[in-house]
Amino acid sequence: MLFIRQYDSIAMASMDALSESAEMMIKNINQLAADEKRVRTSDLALKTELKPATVTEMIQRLGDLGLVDYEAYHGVHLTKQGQHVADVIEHRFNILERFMTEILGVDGDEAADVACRMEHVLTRDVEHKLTTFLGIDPQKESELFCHKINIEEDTKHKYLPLSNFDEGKTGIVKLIFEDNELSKILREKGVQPGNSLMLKKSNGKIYNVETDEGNFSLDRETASKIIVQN
Amino acid sequence: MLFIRQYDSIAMASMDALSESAEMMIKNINQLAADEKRVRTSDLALKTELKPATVTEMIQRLGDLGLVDYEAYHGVHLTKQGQHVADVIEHRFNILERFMTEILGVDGDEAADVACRMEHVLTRDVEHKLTTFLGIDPQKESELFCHKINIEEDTKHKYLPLSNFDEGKTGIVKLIFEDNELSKILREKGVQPGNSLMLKKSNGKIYNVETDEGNFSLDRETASKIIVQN
DNA sequence: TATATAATTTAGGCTTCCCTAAATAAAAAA
DNA sequence: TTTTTTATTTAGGGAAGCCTAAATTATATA
Repeated sequence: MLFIRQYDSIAMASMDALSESAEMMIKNINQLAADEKRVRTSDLALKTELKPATVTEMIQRLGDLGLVDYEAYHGVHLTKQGQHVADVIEHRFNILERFMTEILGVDGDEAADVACRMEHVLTRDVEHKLTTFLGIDPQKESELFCHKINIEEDTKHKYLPLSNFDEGKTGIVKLIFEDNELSKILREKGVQPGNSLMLKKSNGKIYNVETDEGNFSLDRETASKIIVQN
Repeated sequence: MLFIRQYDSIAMASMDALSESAEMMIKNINQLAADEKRVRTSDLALKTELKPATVTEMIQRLGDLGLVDYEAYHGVHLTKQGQHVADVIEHRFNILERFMTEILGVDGDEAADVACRMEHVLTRDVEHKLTTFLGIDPQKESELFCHKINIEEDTKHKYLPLSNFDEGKTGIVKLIFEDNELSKILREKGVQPGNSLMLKKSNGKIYNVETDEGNFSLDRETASKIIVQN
């Protein structure tokens, strides 16, 4: 069975699925294309760990397919179609890597390695469903990166009840154990999951907090019900 | 980076990773080997949709590698090593297929197709973690089949991250990812595998949850790490 | 500018995995 | 048992991806 429209774009509707090698080359061209500059054969050879002659051969093939603009002795850059392939592959990589590290708890290096092989095999539908599974709206790809960065720092972060938080620190509210009326008031004051908060001062009994909505103070019991990620 | 001991067996410690084609051939030999009988070239050709000459070439190579016992004009059967490869591949296929259909809700045909490509790329660790994720003890492979049958009778989308859950629905917590401080706190408050939970309200950012221990709210990121069975 | 050096490409070779066509062995039928 | 049919293998060819060595082009240096 063939799942057509591998790359989900009008221009690519008739495009055959590319080989893993071809997709890897496109991905690497994209990653080396800092500015508008053309990417050189030698840089690609270094990055892909292939010999320059092999790179030349590959980019010539990609040129024939209209995925890169290749000019002998003057490097390549991705065409619109090539860019689209690169974006798809990169997105698939990110989703797979995140799934493996965040959800499965696979070690970073191994997750990257496996994702790098799997990215060429994912279909659009599986990709979308994985994306949704990760709690991301598949439409908004832009979220991806910032989200990723947050997560990467995640491991160093600690989750603490606000009652154990350090003075002067800013954190993000992750969870609130509700106490009927009180949580409604907290919410109005900007203390809700996902929001930022700073513990200005505390003496162990009174917790002086600043949010986007202003300043206020809490007692210890209430503070202990607000879990903050620092 | 190389993840050695791809096939997790003493006898295969020094075995290079096989190509996708080679692994597919072994898998197909295994599936056609009903009894003790040798598998014929023509049957393999039919099943793999390759020409007989191609099959001969491949099984000769596998013979050289000691994975099949090949006798010209008299078919093949798997050696112990070959059988082991077949088992590993088949297990990986099952796990991947189940994950995609049961957890992601991917259509059966497409799931099988993608699993059939991915099975060659999975590492032992990812395989084990996925297995655990599905609620199976990786040690006891025998469970696999009966478990599979039970599941097939159930509706799709059985397992969801809380972030994708429906408002007002009650479900059972199956898994919580990331064993950090937060999940410890969640566990103490009644959010632990096996327990019941109700998603009272959510706006896509804040998730309002009720458990036996009380009410609380979570941010989206945290909710996406709690897998609930509805 | 001329020349040396570095980058790139071409040429040719190897392996894998696929093919077709021809040769050969096994099995079935007469 | 001999012949016919079927199955299998061998021979040879092609594309993709990899390589090394040699030729070529671009760039840096004198």
